[in-house]
Amino acid sequence: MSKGLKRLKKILHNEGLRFTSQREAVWNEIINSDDHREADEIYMAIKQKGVSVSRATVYRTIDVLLKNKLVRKLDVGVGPSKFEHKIDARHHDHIICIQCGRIEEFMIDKIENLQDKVAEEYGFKLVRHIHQLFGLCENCQ
Amino acid sequence: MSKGLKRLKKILHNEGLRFTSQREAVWNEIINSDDHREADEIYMAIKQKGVSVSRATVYRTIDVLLKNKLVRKLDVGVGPSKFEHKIDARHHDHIICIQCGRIEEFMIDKIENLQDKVAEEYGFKLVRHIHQLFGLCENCQ
DNA sequence: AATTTCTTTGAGACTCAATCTCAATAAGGA
DNA sequence: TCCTTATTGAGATTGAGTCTCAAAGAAATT
Repeated sequence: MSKGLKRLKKILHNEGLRFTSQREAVWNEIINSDDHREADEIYMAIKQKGVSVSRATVYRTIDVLLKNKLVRKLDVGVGPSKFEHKIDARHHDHIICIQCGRIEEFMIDKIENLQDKVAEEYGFKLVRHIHQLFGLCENCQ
Repeated sequence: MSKGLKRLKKILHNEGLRFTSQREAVWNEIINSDDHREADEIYMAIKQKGVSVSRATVYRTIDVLLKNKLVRKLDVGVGPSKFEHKIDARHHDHIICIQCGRIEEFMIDKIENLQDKVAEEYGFKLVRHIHQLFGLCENCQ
C-alpha cells in the first residue's frame, strides 16, 4: 500500500470514518495534481475514471481533508472555490490574474511575521489567513 | 445640498445615470455608517426609514459605488459580503474573529510595499488585494 | 405644463455553488 | 456470513446575488 493511502486510512480511522472507494478516489485526484482545482473538476475526473461518485461525496470528502489540513480551500473571488493539496507543500499565498485565471504562488517570510505581529497587537489568536493579490499577468496586460 | 450628495450626483452624472431617491437612500446608508454592513442590512435600514427600495436596487447601486471606488466589498469567508464606505478612509485590511464576527482594521506599510514587490517579481500589474487574518479575538479565546 | 423618451425600479424568477435528505447500498466487526 | 451502522447519491433545498420585464418616474423637448 502506498504511503499516501496509509495516510488517508489513518485519517479516516482517527475520525471514525470508513474507507471507501469514493474517498480513495477523491484523495487520489487531489494528491496527484499540483493544480488548483474546483470540486466539479475533481468530480468529473473521478467519473471519467469509471468510479461511481456524486458531487455530495466529493464535497464531503474534501471537508474531511480540510479538517485534517491535507487540503487548502482557495476562494478566488469569482466562481467556485479551488482546492490544493498540502502534502510536502510549504505555506504560500497566491497571486491571481483577473483576466485569464492564472494562479502563482508566493511566500514572503517578512509578511508572515508581520501578520503574527498584527494579530498579537490586536489580541487575536491567529487561526488562518487569506492573502491574495489580484492583477493582470504579463500575458494579459 | 451636502457635500456628499453632490459627490453622488457627480458620479451618477459621469456614469450617465439618473439621480433617484433609492440611490440617494443607499448612498446615505453607506456613508453614514463606519460599520461593515451586508446588503440586506442596508436594504432593511432603508425600508425602515420608509423609502421604497428593493434588494435588486441595493445591489445595483452598490455596484455603481464599487466601480467608483467609494465603497469596498469585504468577503468574510462565510455568509454574505460586507460593504464599507471609503470616504476619508485610508487603506486598511481586516482581522476577523471567526467566533463572534468582530472585525478590526489594520494597515502595515511594510506589507503593502512587499506586496508591490511580489507583483513586480511575477510580472503582474496589481489591481487589488485581499488580506484577511482570521482568528479568535481576546473575548473568544 | 404637457408630451415624449428612455432610464430605473421591484416582485419574483432564476442561477450557481454548496449543502441536505433519506432510502438504498456497502463497510467491517462479530 | 450476518448484522449493525456509516456511506452514498439523486435530487431537493438553501442562500447570496443577478436577471427580467412591465410599470413608474426622471429629464429633455415642445
